Amino acid sequence: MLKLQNTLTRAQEEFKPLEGNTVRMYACGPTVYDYGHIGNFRTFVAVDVLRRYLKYLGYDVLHVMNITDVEDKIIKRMLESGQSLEEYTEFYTRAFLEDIKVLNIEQPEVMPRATKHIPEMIELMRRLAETGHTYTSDGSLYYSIGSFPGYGKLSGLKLESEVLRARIDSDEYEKDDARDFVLWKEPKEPNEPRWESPFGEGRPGWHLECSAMSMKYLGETFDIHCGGVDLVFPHHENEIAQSEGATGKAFVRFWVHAEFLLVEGEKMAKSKGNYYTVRDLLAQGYSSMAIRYLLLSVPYRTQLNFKLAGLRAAESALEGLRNLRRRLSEFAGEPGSHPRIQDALARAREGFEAGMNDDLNTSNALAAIHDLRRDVNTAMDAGEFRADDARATLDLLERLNSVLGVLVEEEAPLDSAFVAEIEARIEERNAARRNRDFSRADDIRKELAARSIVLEDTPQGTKWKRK
RNA sequence: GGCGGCGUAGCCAAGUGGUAAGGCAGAGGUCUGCAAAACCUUUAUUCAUCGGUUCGAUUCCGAUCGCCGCCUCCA
Repeated sequence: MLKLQNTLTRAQEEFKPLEGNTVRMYACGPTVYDYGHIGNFRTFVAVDVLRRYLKYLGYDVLHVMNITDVEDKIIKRMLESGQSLEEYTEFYTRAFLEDIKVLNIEQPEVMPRATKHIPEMIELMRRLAETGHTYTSDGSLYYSIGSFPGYGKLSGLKLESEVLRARIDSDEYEKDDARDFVLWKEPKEPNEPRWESPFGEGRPGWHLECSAMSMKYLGETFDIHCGGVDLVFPHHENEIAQSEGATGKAFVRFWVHAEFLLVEGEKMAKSKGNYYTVRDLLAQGYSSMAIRYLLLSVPYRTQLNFKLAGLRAAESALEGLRNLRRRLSEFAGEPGSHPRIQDALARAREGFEAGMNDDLNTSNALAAIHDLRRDVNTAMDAGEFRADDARATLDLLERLNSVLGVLVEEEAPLDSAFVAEIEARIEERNAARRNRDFSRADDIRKELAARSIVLEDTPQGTKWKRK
């Protein structure tokens, strides 16, 4: 039974979908003004692990992730670039899709763009206006927080605090209350993007789009809403105010928030020089799967200390898992199985599921897999391992990896002439070894190593792989 | 100032009121012509510090120190 920590109730609760077998979930997606950084992807990987585990448990998943393609930062940069809004955002949307692909993040079923859902947003504003939650000021439409009694229930912020009170007086905006937020913004510059609406020409506020698009695709009440912790206030608080204000129904059952990532113990910031995009790391030679492994190796509710040394450690840990899989797939032995392996497989599956069920404790899930790795390697070394064991282990590994997604074939297929050449060199080396000409054999091994070919002499002959 | 989280071996970290998972790195060993891979052994009498509760605390409570986050755009 999967338990998730619910930000709304501040408790771990058993998860079951509201209706039938389908989990309807929404995750706040990227604002496409630049390349995403690893902090963004920590959250997206966490959400991906959640959706994959829900599928592992047998649920169908309807997962919506928005693309914010109109917003202040985008507009500023778009105007600087001289491109149209669409050209500008299309570029970074594509970059985002490429990044999630290399990180083996599954594409959500629906990825709606804000600019394609203006009518839905207008409709939501209309409902809010009808129910007395809005007012117009200085050409823009605002949401009146005072009209929604539940405001603050997600973040637990005390809105009467001195600080917020003090700010009201000095506020430059024409708002009734400094805590109110904008639903529809009047254009300030002549070439800002704008749409017609009953509230005048303008563009949507950021909070509005998520309420409008999530309810369009998932209904007025749905199962899970995910995002980074920094979105709890004000973004998600405002979504609740908008959606529940308009519908009078509970908006979301489970609020799931991923913690921040630190880099070398500090907040990631461009000014600190510790700011990494996925592309930066790939360019430095780190593998995308090591990035994914590191991002999910710590439970999503815990701050993760991202270090380059950690990336190298992740690379080594993954290598061990890949070696195991390779060894299993090459295993040729008698049919049959050993009880010892059956036990190890059962333990691994139970350990993995116990970890995942505990609010997606990926650290413990991973520990179960590494225990399995050791148990199976030990049994194979001891010769207490048979063909059915290999198949069963491979099956389990594949099943667990359907959740973690860290074992993928990254290599492009090798050119057959290249393969033939490598194999010829290996045969030369083996001839030298048979003649006990070890210095020649070692020279060949070194030469191949220089070409990133690693050799392994085993009782079944010499094996090789690309490093 | 308000609210919340964290501080566990060289590094990343899990965890529980009853005596410290897992990964990486290091050391020694088995195997190997040597390697590689794999395996074995080893690395925290101790879980920031100081008190308290308890038969017993890393785990509960309080204080102190340090770090991080939200309260403003932000994953």
